[in-house]
Amino acid sequence: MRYPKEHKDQVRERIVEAASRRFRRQGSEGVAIADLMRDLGLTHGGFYRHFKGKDQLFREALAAAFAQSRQKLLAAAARAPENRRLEAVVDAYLSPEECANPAEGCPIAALATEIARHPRSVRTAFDRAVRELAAAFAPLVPRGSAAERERTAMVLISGMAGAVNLARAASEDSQRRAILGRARAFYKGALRGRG
Amino acid sequence: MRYPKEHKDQVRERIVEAASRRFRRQGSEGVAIADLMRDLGLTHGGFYRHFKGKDQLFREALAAAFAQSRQKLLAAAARAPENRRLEAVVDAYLSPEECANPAEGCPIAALATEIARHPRSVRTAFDRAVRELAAAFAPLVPRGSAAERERTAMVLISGMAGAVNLARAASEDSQRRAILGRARAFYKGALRGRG
DNA sequence: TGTACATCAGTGAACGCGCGTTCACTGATGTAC
DNA sequence: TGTACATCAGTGAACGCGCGTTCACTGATGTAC
Repeated sequence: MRYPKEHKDQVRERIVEAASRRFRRQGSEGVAIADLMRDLGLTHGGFYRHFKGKDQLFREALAAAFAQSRQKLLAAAARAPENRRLEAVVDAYLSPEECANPAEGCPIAALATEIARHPRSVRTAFDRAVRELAAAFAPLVPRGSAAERERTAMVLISGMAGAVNLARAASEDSQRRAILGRARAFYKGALRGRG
Repeated sequence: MRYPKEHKDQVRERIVEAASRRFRRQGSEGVAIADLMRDLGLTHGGFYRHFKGKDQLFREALAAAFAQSRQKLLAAAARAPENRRLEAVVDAYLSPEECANPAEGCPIAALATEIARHPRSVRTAFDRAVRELAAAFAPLVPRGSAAERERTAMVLISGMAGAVNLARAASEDSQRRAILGRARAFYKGALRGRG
């Protein structure tokens, strides 16, 4: 073979990683394969040596985005004292940095509304990833049965994703901050007060 | 003129109305002008007698969607006893019917994530409409200053929009119902407990 | 060891399709005279 | 009242562009003998 042993795997990983960022920033229809490949110093034809098509790339990029996001949020939780871990997740999710960087943020906030218009294969993958994320946060929820905690975690995640979206849509930075701050207070208060 | 006096206004209104539904169901990139016009018994060429282009239609359709959604939610509030109006809004927004019918539902839930990728003219219009919606619900929020109530209303709206999106993405109906039910309980409890 | 061949990641032209937009044209009705 | 002309919503062919995907080809390296 022309390229070293590990070459293909590395290129493939770079494509998924770059796509994961671009999809979150621009949506799946806003990303062109040729642009993506050009940024990696490649041409579009070679793409199909790695993936069946754009759908497959989207699915893998989505999984990578969920993994990255989960890892980041759980790391924030791990840095907090035991009884403040869910609050740490809320603070991290609703931070101005998260809001300003959709490319590295939660894929739910970035892509939720368009997932419903993707083929079933994408929707079930998304669905599963959301539940995995909720399952990871469920132990941090203060009250309720295991199933209730997981659903509360889902409500929390979806609510924070919605808040980030509105903040991103805001035209003034002061308003953006106000929405994020109010959402942080709201969710932390709600979790403290009730399950 | 070939057509009766009011004809043009009526056609224009029908286009905006149909577009408002289609955009919410399929996203702005998923709607083709030719398809839209064909469903109204017209051809695509005539579209440009009414609108400068797709962007202008999108802006007007968005405004129509906000107006329709606000009206529907305020009507639900008006049917409830005075101290239960915001809860009625929560129940209406997070109902299975709302979830099942994006075409007639809240444009925030349907379009939030893609608004950020539209031209500024669209973003400011969206921003303004969101604030108008929040201002309409602010008086129903139990606690806080006027500014705080409005921001709480925005957090509530954004949170409910996120919950509806996750419910729509769910692959099983039982899960959809569970998310909606949990979200209703969460937000009603949070509003009762704290501002 | 040297030679012929196979492999396969990557290239870039080409294809097909969808779609937004333009434009010359139509034809029914209003208006000027 | 009748006739010629203007108006303009709507038509449908055509254009241009972006983009996903295909495909014949390249060329460096591994492998068989």
